[in-house]
Amino acid sequence: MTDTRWLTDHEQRAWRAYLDMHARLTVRMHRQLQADSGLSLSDFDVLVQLTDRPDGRARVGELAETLQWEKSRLSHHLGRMQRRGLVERQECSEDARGAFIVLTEHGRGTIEQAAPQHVNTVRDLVFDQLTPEQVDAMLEIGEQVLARIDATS
Amino acid sequence: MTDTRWLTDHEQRAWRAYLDMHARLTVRMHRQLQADSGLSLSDFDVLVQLTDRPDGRARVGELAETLQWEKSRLSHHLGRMQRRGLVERQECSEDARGAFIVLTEHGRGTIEQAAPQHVNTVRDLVFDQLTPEQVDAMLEIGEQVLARIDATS
DNA sequence: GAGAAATATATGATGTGTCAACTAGTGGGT
DNA sequence: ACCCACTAGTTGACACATCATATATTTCTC
Repeated sequence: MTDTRWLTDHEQRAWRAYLDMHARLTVRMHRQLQADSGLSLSDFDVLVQLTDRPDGRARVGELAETLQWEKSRLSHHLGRMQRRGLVERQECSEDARGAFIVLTEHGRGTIEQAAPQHVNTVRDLVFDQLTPEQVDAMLEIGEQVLARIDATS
Repeated sequence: MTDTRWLTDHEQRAWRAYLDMHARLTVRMHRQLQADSGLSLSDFDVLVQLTDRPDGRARVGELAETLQWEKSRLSHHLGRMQRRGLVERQECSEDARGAFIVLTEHGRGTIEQAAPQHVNTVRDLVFDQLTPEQVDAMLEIGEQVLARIDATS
């Protein structure tokens, strides 16, 4: 408290560039996705997890785990996605408390159509702008910061 | 559309690390700020802009510009901050449509107390984990991606 | 096998962000 | 002086996130 080490000028610039980049990047990706397929980034993430499963379905808890979402957030979100016909709920015979979330035909069609355009946007805005060394740096920075977050949780 | 260049494995890992880092980082920063001072990250950003002004006040439009926020977002947010006594609205004599947003005493006190702890968190989780080269990389990546976003807006 | 503790998930209240529509005031051209 | 296009900012409806709490079911533990 008494001895705060403030950020250097250079650190501040890096920090602002990063925050700015993220903010504008997500706005762009969100708008593109929304315009092309009516999905939000969150919808997209959920649907990706479901398509990764061979049977196109998963327990709510599993989804929360792999997405690293709070359970209540996921529950609310699945409700909205269900209303829009992207997923369905199935009762779970092994554990009557739980439920399976299943990809509908409409959900599968939507994400299959959305994915290529989304990847193109990410490639255009991010990876086509970076050297291989910068991609390496991105991975390392991410992993190091994540390690610290994990270590202090 | 017909020829999507998917991400390589390495790019995917970098992308996931980045997204993951950002998500968990903001959760942590938000919780810390909230617990220590009752502010949200957004509150913090607004207050920083106001303390940067010598007279502690700014036009709504100026704030929207420097924060890069949508006007309606800012308007809603200022309403909430006003209810909590962090800022006040002053009529603008030069332009009767507009308004000044002024930092209250309470607002100034709150951010002055909050800032050091927030910086400590950022330093601990991010900059203390990175080499100077990685900080450089962070700045460059941010600037390059931002340049592309600007170029395609 | 009857509670008690733990687990899976849902719900309600509240704060926040986005979009589209709105109000009120400004300022230029005629 | 008057009209009209523009600008500053707000509002309302809705999607979304978080927190605390509730509900139903399973699983210990005795």
